Amino acid sequence: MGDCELKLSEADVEEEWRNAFHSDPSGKEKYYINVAYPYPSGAMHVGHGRTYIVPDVIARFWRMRGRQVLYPMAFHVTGSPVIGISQRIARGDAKTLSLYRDLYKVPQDVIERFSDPLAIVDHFSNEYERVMRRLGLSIDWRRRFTTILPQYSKFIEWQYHHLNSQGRVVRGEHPVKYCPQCDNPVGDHDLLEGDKAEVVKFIFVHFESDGFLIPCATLRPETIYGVTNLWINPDVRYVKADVDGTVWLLSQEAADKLALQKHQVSIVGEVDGADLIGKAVSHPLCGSVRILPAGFVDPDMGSGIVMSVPAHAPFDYIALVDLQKKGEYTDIAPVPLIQVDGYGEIPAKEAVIRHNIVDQHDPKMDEVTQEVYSAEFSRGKLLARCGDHEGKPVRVAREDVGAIMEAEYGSIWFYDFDQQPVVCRCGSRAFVRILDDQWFLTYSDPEWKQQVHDQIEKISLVPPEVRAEFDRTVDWLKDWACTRRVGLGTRVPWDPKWLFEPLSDSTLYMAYYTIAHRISEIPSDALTPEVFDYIFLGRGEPEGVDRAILDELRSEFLYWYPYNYRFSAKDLISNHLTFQLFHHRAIFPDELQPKGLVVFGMGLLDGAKMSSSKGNVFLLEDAAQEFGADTVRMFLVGSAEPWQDFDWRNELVSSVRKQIERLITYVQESKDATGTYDVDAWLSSRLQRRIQKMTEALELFQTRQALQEAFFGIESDLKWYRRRLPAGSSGGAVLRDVADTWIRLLAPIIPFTCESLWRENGHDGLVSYAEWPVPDENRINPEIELAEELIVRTVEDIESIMKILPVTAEKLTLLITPEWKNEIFRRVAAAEDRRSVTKELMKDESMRKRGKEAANAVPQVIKLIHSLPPTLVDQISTRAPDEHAVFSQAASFIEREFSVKVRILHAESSGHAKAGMALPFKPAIVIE
RNA sequence: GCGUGAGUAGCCAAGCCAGGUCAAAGGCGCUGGAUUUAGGGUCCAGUCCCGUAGGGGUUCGCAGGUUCGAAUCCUGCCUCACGCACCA
Repeated sequence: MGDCELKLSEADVEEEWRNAFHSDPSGKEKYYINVAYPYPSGAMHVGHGRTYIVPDVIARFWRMRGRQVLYPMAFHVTGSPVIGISQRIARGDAKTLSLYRDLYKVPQDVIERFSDPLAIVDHFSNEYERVMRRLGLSIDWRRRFTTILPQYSKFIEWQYHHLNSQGRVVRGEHPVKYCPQCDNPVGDHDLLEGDKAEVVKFIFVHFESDGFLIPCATLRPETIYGVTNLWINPDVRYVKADVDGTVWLLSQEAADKLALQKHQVSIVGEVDGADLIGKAVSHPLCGSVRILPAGFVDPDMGSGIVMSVPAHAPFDYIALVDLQKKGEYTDIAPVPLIQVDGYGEIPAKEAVIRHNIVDQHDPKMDEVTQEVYSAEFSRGKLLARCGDHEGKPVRVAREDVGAIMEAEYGSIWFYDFDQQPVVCRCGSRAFVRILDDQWFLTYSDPEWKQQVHDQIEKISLVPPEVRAEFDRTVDWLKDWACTRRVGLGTRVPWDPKWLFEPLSDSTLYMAYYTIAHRISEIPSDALTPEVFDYIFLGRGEPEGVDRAILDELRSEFLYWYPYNYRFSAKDLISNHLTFQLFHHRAIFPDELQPKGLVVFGMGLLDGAKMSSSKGNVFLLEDAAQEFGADTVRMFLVGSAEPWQDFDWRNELVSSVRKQIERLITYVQESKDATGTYDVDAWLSSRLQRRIQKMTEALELFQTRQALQEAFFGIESDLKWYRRRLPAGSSGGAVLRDVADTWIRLLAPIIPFTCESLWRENGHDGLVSYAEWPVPDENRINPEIELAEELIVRTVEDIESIMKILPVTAEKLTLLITPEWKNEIFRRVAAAEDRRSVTKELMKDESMRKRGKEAANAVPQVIKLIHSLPPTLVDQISTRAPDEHAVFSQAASFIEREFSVKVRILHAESSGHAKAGMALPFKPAIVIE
C-alpha cells in the first residue's frame, strides 16, 4: 500500500542514530547489558540477528524509562578457525571459496586478501557493525574492540596474573589431536578426514608371557573376570618393544602411538602373529589363558591384541564359535561375569542367536555389539566370580577395576580415536598426542565450585528453569585446558609458547567494555598489571599512566559494574556462561558479581537447523533488504519468547510487515481526529492497562508477550472502539493520544518506523529518548470497562443465536435480570462451599418467598460463575452495573449491528417465556 | 548412555509451578461476507464434531492413577531440542 509512506526512510533514521547511543556515566541510574560477542568469520544470519536484537529491545526500553543504558559490542577473534579458513582459501579450496563468494557475497578482490586470517576478521567485523547498524542496534560503538588488540591482551595478562597467583592455573597433561608431519596439534577444522573423531581413553590390561608383557586395550576393564583367551591376528607381524624399561609385545602401530603418549619406546624385535598362536599368557585377575587366532583383529586398533570375553562380547563369542566349528579349542567355554535383565546367562550368545548372525563377518555385528554393550552398561550388575565387585553396577565396577589395575597391576591409559582415519590437511595421518606442559584452569576445585554455586543462587536467571542446568554444569566441570599452541590470541605471559584459548580469554571482557574506549588511547606498554589493579580493584600506586586518567577509568568501571544482564544462547551454559561466573568470582569482590543472565533458544530456518556450512541460512542483511529492518526485528522478538526456539519462515515474516503498515496507516489517519464520544473513556482506560501489561512484560524480557499487548492488544481495542462509534464517525481526539502512546510503546521493537512517526506527529527529539508511557490511574475506569464487557458478551450471544436462527430477525428484546438474582450471584460468589449455597439462601425470608423460582436460579448462577473469569465475578458482585442503563445507552449500537429494533425490558415486567433465563451479566435475549 | 528442558487444535504459541476461569488467549494460514474492493489492502464472521435460541459431545504426546472435578498434580512409556569439554 503506497499511502503509508514514512517521512524518514530507515537509512535516514540510521543516520540520525549514528552517534546517538554513546553512553557515559551520568546522574541517572545505569542499566548495563551485554551479549556474547561474535566470532567474525562469516556473515550474520537471522539467527544471529535475534541474539543482538532482543538485547537491543531491552536496551531501548530501559533507555526510555530514563536509565543510563550501556549496550556495547566487540569481536572475538581469538582461536584458530580463521587460520584454517585462510589456508583453505589460499589453497583454492572450492567449497570454502564458494561459501565466501556465493553465500556471504564477499567481493573477489576482498576474498583475495583472505589468505591473511586477519583480513577475514577485519572484513567481517566491519560487516557486523554495518549490518548491526542497519538493524538499528543501539550500541555504543566507541567501545568496540577485538580480542587481539594489544591493550586487551594486557588485560588478559592481568587477569591470568591473578588467577595464576591464586593457584588456579596449573600445569598438567592433556591428549590432543596431533599431526607428526606438521609437528603441531590440529583442530577439527584442520582435518581433511575424521573431524568428528573423538579421543577415547582406553586402559591397557597387561597379560604376561615368557617375561614380556602383552597389553590389551579395552574400555571394559571389569570384563577381565570373564577373559577366556586372547585374540591375535596370525597375518600381522608384531613387534617386541622396550616401553619405559619393560619389554612389550604389540603391533607396530600401537608402539608408534605409545611413543606419542609420553612413553619411551624402542623396538627390540619382531614376531609373526602366527607364531604366537596357542601360547599361554596370564593375568592375576583371570589366570592363565591361551592366545587364539582371529582375522578381525586390527593392528591399528588398540595394541593389536585383544582380550576375549565371549560371554559378553558378541565378536569374541562368534569368533570362538567359528573356531570350535572347525573342531578347535572346544574346551573353552564363555565365562559370564555380568547379570543383566532381559538376557540369560550369556548375553553375547543370545544376541548373536537372536540376530541370526552366521559368522564374524556379518555386517550386523557392530549393531549387536552396541546392543549388548548398552544393556550391560545401563542395567548390568557384576556376578559373584568378580570377588569384591559382586553386585556393583557395571558403570561403577568399570571405574573401580580400572583404578585397581592402574594401581596394582601396572596398567596404563592409552588414547586413540573412536573412528579412523583421521587425516591432517597436509595429508598425513593424525594421532593422539599427550602434551604434558598444558595449562589448566582448576574448575574442579571444590571450593571455587561452591563459591560459584552460591553466586548462582543470587543471580537473576531468565528463564528461571536454567538454574538447574547451571548448577549441574558447575558440578560436572573438570579442569579446563586453557591454552593452545596455535591460533590468534594472547600469549601466556610466563610461558609464551602457549596462547590462551578462546573460551578462556573471554570471561571478563564485560568489565573491559566499561573502559574500552578510553584505554585504547593508552599505549599498551604502559598497561601493567598494577594499572589494571588500580582500575578494577582500586588498589596500588601504579606508575606510567596519568593518575587522573586512571581515576576516571576507575570511576567509569564502578559506575557500570556489575553488569545487569548478559545475554547468550543456551548452548553456552555448559561452558562460557558458567566460566565467566568462575572468573568473576575469582577476580572481583562480592558487589561486582554478575546480576543476571538471559539465555536464548536456538534458531531454525523453515523448520531446519540453521547452519552456514550446510548453506541453510538466511543472511540478516538480505532479510533487512527484503522486508525492512523493523519487520525483521518485530518478527524475531515477537514470534517466540527469547528463550524459546524460533523458526524463520518468509511467509510469516511478510504478514508482520502488513501489521506494521496497519500501524502506520492508523497513526497517520488519527492525526486529524477531533471531538469526543462516549466510548473514549473506555478506550483510554484500556490503553492504561495495555501500557501496564507491556511494561511488566518487558521488565521480564517477555518480548513476545509485550508485543501481544502493545500491538495486537491495542489494535483489537481500537477495532472495538471504532465499531462502537456512531455511524459516520472515525473517532475522537483520544485517538491522537493513543497514537502518541502507541508509537512510544512500540519504539523499542520497531524503532525506525516509530522514529519517523514520532517526528511526523510533531515531536522534536528522538523517540529513542522519549519518555516511556506511564499508566494514568485516573483514566482507569473499571465501571466503564465492566459495562463494555457486558455489551461485548451480550453481542457475542446475540451473534451466536442469530447464526443458528433460520429466519431473519426483526425485533430484539433484552430482558434484564431482576435484582434478587444479583443478590444470589453475590451470595454464591462469596460462598465457601457452593454446594450448600442453596440451603443457606433458602433460610432467607425474601428468597423463600420466591420458592421454586429462586431455588432454580441458584444452579444457573453457579454455572454462570464457573464460566466467568474470577476477576469479573468479583467486579460483578461488588459493583454490578446498572444493566438497564448500559443497554439503553448501547441500544442504537446494537440496532445498527444487527439491523433490528431493540427493546430493553426488566425481565420481571415482561412476562415473556424466556424472562426466567435472565441472569446477572447475561440478559435473556428474545429475537423475533 | 548421562544431564537439562519440551511435547497443546492446519501451523506458531499462551495456559500449566499456585487443579474448576479451558473447547482452551493471541498471531499466522484457510473459508465466507462487506467494502466506489486492482483477486496482495481494510473490516466483519467462521475455522474439532453435532445443534432451527446463547447449547451439547469428544480433545491438550501415549497409558494408567489421585480428585466431586485435570491441559494443569503423581507414575510409567514414547518423541524432540540443547549440552556432554578444550571448540566458536
